[in-house]
Amino acid sequence: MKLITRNTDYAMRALCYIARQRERSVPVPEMVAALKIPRPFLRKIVQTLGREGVLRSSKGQGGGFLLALKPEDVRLADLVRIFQGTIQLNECIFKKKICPNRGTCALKREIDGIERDALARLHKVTIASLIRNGKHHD
Amino acid sequence: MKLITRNTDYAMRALCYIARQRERSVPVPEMVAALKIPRPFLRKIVQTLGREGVLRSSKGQGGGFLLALKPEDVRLADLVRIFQGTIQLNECIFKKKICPNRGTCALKREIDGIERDALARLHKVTIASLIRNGKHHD
DNA sequence: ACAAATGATACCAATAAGGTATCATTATGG
DNA sequence: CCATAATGATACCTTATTGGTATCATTTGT
Ligand code: FES
Ligand code: FES
Repeated sequence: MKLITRNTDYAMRALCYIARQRERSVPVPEMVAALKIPRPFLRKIVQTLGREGVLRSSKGQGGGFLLALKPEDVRLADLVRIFQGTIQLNECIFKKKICPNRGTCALKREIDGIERDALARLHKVTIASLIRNGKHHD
Repeated sequence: MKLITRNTDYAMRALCYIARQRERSVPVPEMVAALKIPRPFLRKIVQTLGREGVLRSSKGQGGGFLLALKPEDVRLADLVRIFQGTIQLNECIFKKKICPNRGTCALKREIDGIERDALARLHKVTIASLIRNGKHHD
């Protein structure tokens, strides 16, 4: 199983790169060259980040992307939510009906606890902490 | 994202059911009726558990499955490994070559830590703990 | 006007998840 | 010793998710 997908990973790389450029507006072609991510795929990713309010974009010559938030406010947990949806148990459906045992289910309780912990830790990882604690991806 | 898949969930249900039957050999049709899991799918799952040494099987009339281990030694972490493979980061491949930055990658360090924690918790959840701590699935 | 950028969106391919089906083998009871 | 009830092995199918591409429209600086 995979805890984070490629979307999320690439987004993290791109955001780290953008953060290191300070207030410069960074165009996609530059990121493609620096990060070796396929251009159309990276474009889709940063567009999504724009819609989600993580990046601000400007069009036209000299345009590009820059952080909409402070690096310490961009959290891995948010990226996971954006690209992978909220973490959830198998959600225990039986023929489209929601499970009637949710209240007493011991397994659900355990899994929920593990998920909460994981999310809390993902929440602590920020762009700022990554670019501080050694290099990420070149 | 999903932390455990349906395979794993169903396996857990079946194992809990079998554990509650003590030393009785439990045939698949009985589990199908009790757990409402599609027969061929459940069959595949318990066969896998047999190969993996979690269940012992006997053929012929009166045959079926029973636990090969003590309920407190059947761990959710093992089922996750069996049905979902080992947990891993995006594993950072670039054109089939293993990533050269693994040593210094801050993101990898963080994710690895989160995975280790999650695995440790999955390791603590056993069939015994589930059937003790309230009902799971009917 | 033109070039360089993003916005929106539709599409496609590969992989994984979820599920079915079939035939062979083994054991038990009558 | 045969019918029956079970598992073993394995191949197959369907759907969802992931990963990735392509196209056209719009905006903006020179
Ligand atoms: S593991 Fe390859 S750059 Fe992080
Ligand atoms: S949540 Fe439905 S039985 Fe566990």
